[in-house]
Amino acid sequence: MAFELASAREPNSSARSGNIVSLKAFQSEYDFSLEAICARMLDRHRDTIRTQKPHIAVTKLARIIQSTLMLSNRKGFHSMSLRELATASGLSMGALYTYFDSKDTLLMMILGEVSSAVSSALGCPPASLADDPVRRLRWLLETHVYLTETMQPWFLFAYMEAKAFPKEGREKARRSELATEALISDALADVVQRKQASVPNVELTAALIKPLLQDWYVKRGKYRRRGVTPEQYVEAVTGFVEGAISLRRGMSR
Amino acid sequence: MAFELASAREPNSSARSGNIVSLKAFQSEYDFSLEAICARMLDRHRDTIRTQKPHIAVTKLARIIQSTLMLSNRKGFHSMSLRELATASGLSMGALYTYFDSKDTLLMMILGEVSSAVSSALGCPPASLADDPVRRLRWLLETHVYLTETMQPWFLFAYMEAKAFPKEGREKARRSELATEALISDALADVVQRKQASVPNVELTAALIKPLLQDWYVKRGKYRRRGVTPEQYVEAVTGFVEGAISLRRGMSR
DNA sequence: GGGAAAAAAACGAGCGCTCGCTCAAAAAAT
DNA sequence: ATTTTTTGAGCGAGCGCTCGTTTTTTTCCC
Repeated sequence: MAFELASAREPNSSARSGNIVSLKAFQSEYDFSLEAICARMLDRHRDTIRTQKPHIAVTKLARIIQSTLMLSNRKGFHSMSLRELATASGLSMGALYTYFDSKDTLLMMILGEVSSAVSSALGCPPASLADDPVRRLRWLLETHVYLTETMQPWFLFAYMEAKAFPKEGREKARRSELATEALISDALADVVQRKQASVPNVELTAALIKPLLQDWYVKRGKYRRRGVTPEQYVEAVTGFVEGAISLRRGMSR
Repeated sequence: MAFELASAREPNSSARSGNIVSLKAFQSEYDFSLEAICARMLDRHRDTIRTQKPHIAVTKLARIIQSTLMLSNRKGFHSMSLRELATASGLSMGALYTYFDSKDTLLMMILGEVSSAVSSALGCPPASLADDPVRRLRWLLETHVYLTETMQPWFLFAYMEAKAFPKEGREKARRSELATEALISDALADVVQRKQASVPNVELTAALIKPLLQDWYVKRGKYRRRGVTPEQYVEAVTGFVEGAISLRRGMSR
């Protein structure tokens, strides 16, 4: 435990150098555990969360969020009643309302953490990959899969409930999605410019890569049932994409 | 008009021969217009639909279904109230209930037409493609895109509301999805067996093709905004897939 | 062809219920 | 003793659904 904490504070620099290679390596770079996210959530919403003691607030928040994600992903956020949520999280109706002031706020709080996680994990690719777009593309695919693996219920929630967001939230989701796609198409454009591969249509190809990344968390159950690990999925997607863009296998590997 | 009907009854045999090439060609093979689907719907539910006159029933059904798909795809089936639906479709609450006996039945009626459409359009690939798996794969991709283009709101509905189905419906959706994937992986396996291309992992590759096909109707708005036509999307997906499975471009084209 | 009788279709207020949400009081922590 | 946290019955609104009634269409006899 102490050791793990130490290694989390002094991370290996694998992500910085652009070689993540495994889910574990990714997870030792970033703390996207339920508790850590809920702690950040508390910071961001000190004004609406009426519970004073941080350690109590974080604990209860974690139970609320976990139950919300479970119930929503099973039958939809709108179909989940707050009475169900109270039962599942072991709190009373009233207690729930010390953590959010409306059901919509709860939804937006979760969305906020998802989009913040995307920014912090994908926002700044390691500088060492600045002039190696092929490896930068791989890094993007890897990091995306490992991030969404770590926060799978969160991403599934954001994906499924996006259309129910109050307008503000829908736009945030759209912007976040376009930003990810832009990272991909930038890398692709760079690959083309350096003549490391040929891509007939950069924009459209980037658009097609997105659903490959999304499928990992949207259909997570299917892949689990078939015994596909995150690492195998990264391998498959990378191979698929690199084949599709006529990149010679082994090039710059 | 008379000419169009005649040509619909005596279709060109493009789909049968495995060359669909365009959305229009597909649509002249199969009638997946709102009215035609609602007519089939009426046949299938004569016992629950209490309206006697077929032409009245079909007209009203079309308005109900169209409004249901519009409202549901905007904010979710569960969030759509029957009062909203009554207003949008121009019927009264009571009139709605002559066409279905519960909100869940309405959902299942729509799902039924979607899964029936999949069977009839993808169920039996043209016999002429039996021993040409590369062209069969292309036919599958094309036909899937053109089918889902023609019935986009239906497919989006089925995709988004799948988890809300009463168990029976959820399994139907799952079976239908797996069947499509099986068609793809059969073609892929055949391609490999005939050594026309190399695919590292047939199952996983087939699984990755599925989200490419789904993206067309799930994110239809994005592609419309960018001016991507169904034909261009077919072209892009075909190229992407054939590149990924190391098929030489131009082979058997 | 026209008008009364019968059949079909549409109507919408109202039912029982559950929803999101509140707040006075109890319980727990300090 | 005082503050913090939790409780859960209760509120009005809105839900899916029903059914007595009205409106529209069809039938049929003269």
